[in-house]
Amino acid sequence: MGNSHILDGVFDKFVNGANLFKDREVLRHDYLPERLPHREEQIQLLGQTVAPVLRAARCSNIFIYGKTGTGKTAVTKYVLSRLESKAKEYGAPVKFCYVNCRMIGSEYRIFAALSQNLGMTIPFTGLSVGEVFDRFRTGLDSSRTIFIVVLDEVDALIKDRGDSLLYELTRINETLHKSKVALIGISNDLRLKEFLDPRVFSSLSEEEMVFRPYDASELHNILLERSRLSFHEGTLSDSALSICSALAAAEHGDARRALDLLRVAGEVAERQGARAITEEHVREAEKHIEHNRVVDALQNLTLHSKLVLLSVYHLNKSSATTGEIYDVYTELCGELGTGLLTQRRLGTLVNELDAMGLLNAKVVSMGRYGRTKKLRLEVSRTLLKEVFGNDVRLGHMVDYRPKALMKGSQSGN
DNA sequence: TGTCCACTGGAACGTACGGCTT
DNA sequence: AAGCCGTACGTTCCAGTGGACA
Repeated sequence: MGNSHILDGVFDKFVNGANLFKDREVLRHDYLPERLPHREEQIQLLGQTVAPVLRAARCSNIFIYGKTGTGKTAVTKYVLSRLESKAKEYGAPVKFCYVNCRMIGSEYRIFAALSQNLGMTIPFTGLSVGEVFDRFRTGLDSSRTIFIVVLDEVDALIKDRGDSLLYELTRINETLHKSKVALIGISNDLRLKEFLDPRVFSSLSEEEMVFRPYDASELHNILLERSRLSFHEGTLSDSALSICSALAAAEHGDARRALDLLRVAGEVAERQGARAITEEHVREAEKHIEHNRVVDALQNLTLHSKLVLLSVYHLNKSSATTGEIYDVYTELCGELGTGLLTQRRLGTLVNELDAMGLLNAKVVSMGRYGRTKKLRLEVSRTLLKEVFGNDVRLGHMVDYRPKALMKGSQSGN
């Protein structure tokens, strides 16, 4: 209670201070704008491909490629939602369902999501995949619709589950009498073809579309358009806008990144009570985003993944080998009283950490002396110390000196 | 030239869990 | 209640391997 005056300041500043944002929502990546600059071609092409649906004919399956933030999802949603309302106008029985495979994650849940979109209820778990698929099919058939299924980030699905779901879906029309299914697959990975059964691939990509990355000037236009909706007039300097687009263009033309940068820059500026967003705010935003990403990743690791990182931290060499890490890790587990995982398991954890960019792992051969992975921290030692130091379980392990490090610093044994 | 180290990473399998159907 | 089911997380087993050294 007695502290409320501290907060008063914060709140007052927020209410009375510089208010740069008109509408923050516009900068979120799930916001679907009225216009999608530089994607007119793709919109038209997708529209044409999908249009037969309005005359109750099935449209071709479509495969869409492109890196993150190139507008694949936005264009697809944009076209389909318009198609749906057009269909309503004409009384055509068209429905679409958007599924993000990385978020949904498994075949079971994808079929469940599709079914729910048709108004069925499917339990969380308990049924076999086959059962869910059957329910989906019969439910779909009796609904008498043309069902357009959008599978975003299909690569995530295929890489670790195989392509049986896609196979089922591409063949489902053969068993449907009153309904039809059209598929739109969206992938960030251009090499997806290689993972796919050729039969599935050929039927999935009756039409193909490629989304090129935006260049800096295109990003500039996109940001300009969005910033008019999101910020009050005169609060965004031109140089700030340019640097946002330049930074994002350098990173494979990712519009999502550009929008993030702009939003965070706005927040930074607002917090500082600035009256306009400057280049400096954008640079700060960039650091801020990266910092948050890493801290977030570190905090959410499992105990053993954290211990792996901590082992690398303690070894404190330019490059540590798997064996050395395992020794330190074993000791840390002992000290903590935790059961320890096998070296094999540690290997996969290391690979995951590598994929997250927290660790750098490289397989090297040392000839006579075997073959192993060289590991290096990709996180600053201070940051790691800070984050893990606040961890309830790990706090005191940060300063612990493993005995494994005491004996010969050379390879002597 | 072949040997052989210290692992890597695939595959199959085990266990615990929450939750369904019948 | 019994019997399944999918998922997450781990283990066991093992064939495979790049290259320094003899």
